[in-house]
Amino acid sequence: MKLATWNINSLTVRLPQVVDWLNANPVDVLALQELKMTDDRFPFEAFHQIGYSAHCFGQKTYNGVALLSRSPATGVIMNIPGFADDMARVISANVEGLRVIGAYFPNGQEPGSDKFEYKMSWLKGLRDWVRTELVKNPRLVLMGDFNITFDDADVWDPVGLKDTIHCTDDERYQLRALVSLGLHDAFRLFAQPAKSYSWWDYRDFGFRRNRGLRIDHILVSDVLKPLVKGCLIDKTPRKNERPSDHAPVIVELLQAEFLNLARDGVATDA
DNA sequence: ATGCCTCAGCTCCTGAGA
Repeated sequence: MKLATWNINSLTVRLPQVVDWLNANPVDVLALQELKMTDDRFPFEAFHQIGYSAHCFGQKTYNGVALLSRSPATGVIMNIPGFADDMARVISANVEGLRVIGAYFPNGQEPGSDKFEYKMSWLKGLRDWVRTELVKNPRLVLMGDFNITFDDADVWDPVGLKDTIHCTDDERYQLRALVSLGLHDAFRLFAQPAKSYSWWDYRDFGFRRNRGLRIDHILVSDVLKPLVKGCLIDKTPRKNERPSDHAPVIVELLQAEFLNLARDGVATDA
């Protein structure tokens, strides 16, 4: 089975591209970020027509996340339980025996700013919640726009961008702490092309020059790690007319072995 | 050069993104 995440920077603008992409890449689950629309405008019908059911958690102007899936999703939860937040950033659900969390992490704007402090507290809130989720649901996938690079390999200009937003020690510490709960960066489980990024600035021909950052991630839990067959960034839609500034990331899990694992009770429901 | 794109909206500029 395949799961993917994509920050589409306005679903109003990008709906045709998302539909086209799903037709070409019929993944089982797609997490979307930055819908920038309220729930009453969410295009359920357009997704239903191509075989997807959807749950959305929208918001006016900014943020907004959704989970699309070929099979029905249950146990849908919005945002981080236990962390009060005005912004629509997280949606999670049970799909195909997995607990799937789609998240739009705060940008943080600039180290030292109020938004950076919010990002830090949000990351702590997420980590506290994911810790308990992993106990209840060992088969867990956390994916989305993390707005954090793991290390210099994720940065087109590590020297020039040192200590700037997405690249600070504080953010990377939080990301490592999250991973330390028992998660794995699916992308780095495999050899990857050098200078692989998931976001490129709209300005200064960022994509054409491959001046980007890898800030969109798919984390899989310990139990799922042996089942990860591949992970890639699909740059194709970044070449569209009026593209999102982010590219989708796709992970493939070995489903047959997954089913055996579940049947043998190695990974059981809490 | 506190800009360069792009998007939403209290829309012909501003705030925010990353």
